[in-house]
Amino acid sequence: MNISDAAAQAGLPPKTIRYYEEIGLVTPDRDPNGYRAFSDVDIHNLTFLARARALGFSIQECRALLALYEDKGRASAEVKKIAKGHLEEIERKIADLTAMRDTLTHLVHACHGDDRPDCPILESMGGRES
Amino acid sequence: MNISDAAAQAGLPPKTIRYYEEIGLVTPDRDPNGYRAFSDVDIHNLTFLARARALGFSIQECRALLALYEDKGRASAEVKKIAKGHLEEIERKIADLTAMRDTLTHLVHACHGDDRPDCPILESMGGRES
DNA sequence: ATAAGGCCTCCAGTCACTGGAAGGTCAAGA
DNA sequence: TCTTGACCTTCCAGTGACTGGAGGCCTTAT
Repeated sequence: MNISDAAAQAGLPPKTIRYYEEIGLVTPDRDPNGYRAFSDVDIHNLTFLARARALGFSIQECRALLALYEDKGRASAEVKKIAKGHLEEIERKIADLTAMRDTLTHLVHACHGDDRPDCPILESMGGRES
Repeated sequence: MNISDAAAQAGLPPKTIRYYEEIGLVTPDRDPNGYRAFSDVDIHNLTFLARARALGFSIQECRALLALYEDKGRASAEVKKIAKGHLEEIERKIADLTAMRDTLTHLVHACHGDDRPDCPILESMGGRES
């Protein structure tokens, strides 16, 4: 299977797949003409990667998960540990963003938003204190 | 004021301040010895930038906000528009992360996490369907 | 035979810094 | 006065995870 079909199957851009090969996440064979030839296993792994990335796992985490995925004797505790670590990070990000959102929502409501120059948003960012 | 004092005042690393100068967000004077000399206005602007960045505004947005901040005849509607745009982006990110969190929380709970190899987390990422 | 489209590699750019090397400057202590 | 150490400077390179584009080969259809 050529790269654009593999891309359609896995739901990833061809460029991304080439990049994944470059960093060693997939190792497709090559046809005599130099074209990448993706096997079913390659497609499966690419699909796995697409889903893991969609869940926000980093490339390094994906590398570890993929190795576990291919290791049929793995301990599920390993996987759970990675997932839990990632989950904590996601929750930190949600907390950060939620704090930003609350502050900004407050400021946006406080700003009348007309053609006058006085603006609580700018004041809060430039004022003497936070 | 030298760069490390400016950094302490604004709450930014010196490296970041040099970068901000490089991209034209601040333009401190120079002492005869070549050291950057930060005025009160510079410090004020750096503090403004630190706060805006802490609220997640991009550098481009900060550039616009800073210009409005210095424009005493600005219309607050302009500021509000930028803030609202950013707020929408934050809410999109929160929604994405929340979806990830829900999926992952579910998977983490479903995985027994011992030394056996079967694992719903990997299965969900590698299975035939999502 | 030719034209369109797919494939290849390699290089550069993104965003917002961050680290490090090599070297100039300054203030305090011996 | 000399030295030491902490500053400061510039410049270059790297981060993560791609993405865009140039230049060129290969395949397929007309």
